[in-house]
Amino acid sequence: MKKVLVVDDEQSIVTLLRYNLEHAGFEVMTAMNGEEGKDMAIQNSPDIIILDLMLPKIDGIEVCKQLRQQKISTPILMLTAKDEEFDKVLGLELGADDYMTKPFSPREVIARVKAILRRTQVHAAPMEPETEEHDSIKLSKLTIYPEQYEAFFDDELLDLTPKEFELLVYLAKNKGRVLTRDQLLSAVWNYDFVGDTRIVDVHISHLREKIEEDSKKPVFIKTIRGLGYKMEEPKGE
Amino acid sequence: MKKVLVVDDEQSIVTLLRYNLEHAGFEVMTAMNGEEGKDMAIQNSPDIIILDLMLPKIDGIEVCKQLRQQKISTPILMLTAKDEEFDKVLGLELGADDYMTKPFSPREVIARVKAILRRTQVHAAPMEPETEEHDSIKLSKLTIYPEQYEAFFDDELLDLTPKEFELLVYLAKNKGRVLTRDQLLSAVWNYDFVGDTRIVDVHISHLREKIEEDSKKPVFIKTIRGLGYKMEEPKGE
DNA sequence: CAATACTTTTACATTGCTGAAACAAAAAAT
DNA sequence: ATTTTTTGTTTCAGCAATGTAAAAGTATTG
Repeated sequence: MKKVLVVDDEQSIVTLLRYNLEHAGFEVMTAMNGEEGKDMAIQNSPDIIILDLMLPKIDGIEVCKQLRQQKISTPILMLTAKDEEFDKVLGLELGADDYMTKPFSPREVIARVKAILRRTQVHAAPMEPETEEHDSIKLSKLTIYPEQYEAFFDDELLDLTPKEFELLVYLAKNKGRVLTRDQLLSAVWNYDFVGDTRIVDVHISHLREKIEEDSKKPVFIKTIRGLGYKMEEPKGE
Repeated sequence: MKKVLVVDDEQSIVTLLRYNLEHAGFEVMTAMNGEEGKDMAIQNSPDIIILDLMLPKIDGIEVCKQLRQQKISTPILMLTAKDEEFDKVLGLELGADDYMTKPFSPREVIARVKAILRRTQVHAAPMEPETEEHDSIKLSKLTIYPEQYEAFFDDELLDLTPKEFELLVYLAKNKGRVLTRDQLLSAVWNYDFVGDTRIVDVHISHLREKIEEDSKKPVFIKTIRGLGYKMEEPKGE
């Protein structure tokens, strides 16, 4: 199991990332300041580090620099606040492998972490930029290609908005499982979203309009009254 | 798999080159000073060496000289910071196979490395002097010859600027995949570019003007809202 | 060293997505 | 049957993302 070190001073972020990373099958350890983070990076040799730029004691830039000076090449995913003008050159000089601006959605973080691990760890079988793995999710007539941001119904390309697509992918990846509005919100929306959970309903409605033959009698996205929604493989008629 | 040795004292350059070369399917090893570089060149027998001119301990010129003295003919791609330095290289006739001034774009390096390998390695299956491999990329009416810097639409030569062409090639080589503005920037632009990612939009706009029949309804370069752009083979008419 | 071509910035127009609110409909509870 | 709760759906304002023209800044070329 891959080990992830999360270094951030905001408790909420740490909790959020821990929860989501663990669910994605990672082993998670955390540090709340730069010094601690650096030490853990050295001692526990994680497979990847998620590092906030602004940190107490030593900031993210310093941590990154110091690790690289010590020839520790653990991949680093940098977190930066939206307004912190983070230029890429600086990032590259530090040796960070990728960066990401807050606020982000958990799905996004997992995707980046996986991407970084994929490209840094696979020395034995490097891939050409051209040949990406086209993993798809199929549910009877519905086919989703998460990587390409495309979904088809009956071989016809669906015109989905980003949010609809994200929602669909998350539902599909958890097919057969009931997901509450809260779960969907915290997986698909940015973590700083404040608003009614009913927004989920609206997007579900839009999605059904586009993927269900009869949106009055949905076969893909079922409503579980009192709980939330569930994606299902439609049973043969 | 071809082995590339990168010798440069700037961490950012090493990281950048490692990342891009590995993605292009090369095995990469690195050295941060001249002495180390020379030793690795001798011991690990790489297929090609990317060598910075200015280096601590022994500079690139010396490394080059000493290797050639030892009858090591591994092809060398020299990196120079400025044009004045480059004059020195020329004058000295070190036996470097090609040179390149900083800052460069990742695409450019890969292209040079491949070019050098192509013309130095093919002893077993020699190619006729005149016949360069004309690999082309075809997408319905659009045909691109990356090597020749030419692209045709309907057998008509397109008048593209260098940046437009580079962008087109990169998009085409990754057809079907969504590329973010950041990805496009770091692949096509020089690594020291600092500016708005929206510059990509401008060039996309120009490109569409030239390759799309109706630039309001692009069939080649699709916009993936919230993400970036994607090149596609237009579906059957 | 102009002239020209190209790149980047800027500014503004345009599009279309998101989320809030309101109301309708359905299901459950009373 | 009536009320309450939950879900479905529509509408729309605000806003963020994109398209693009034109100006400004660079590089290239004859």
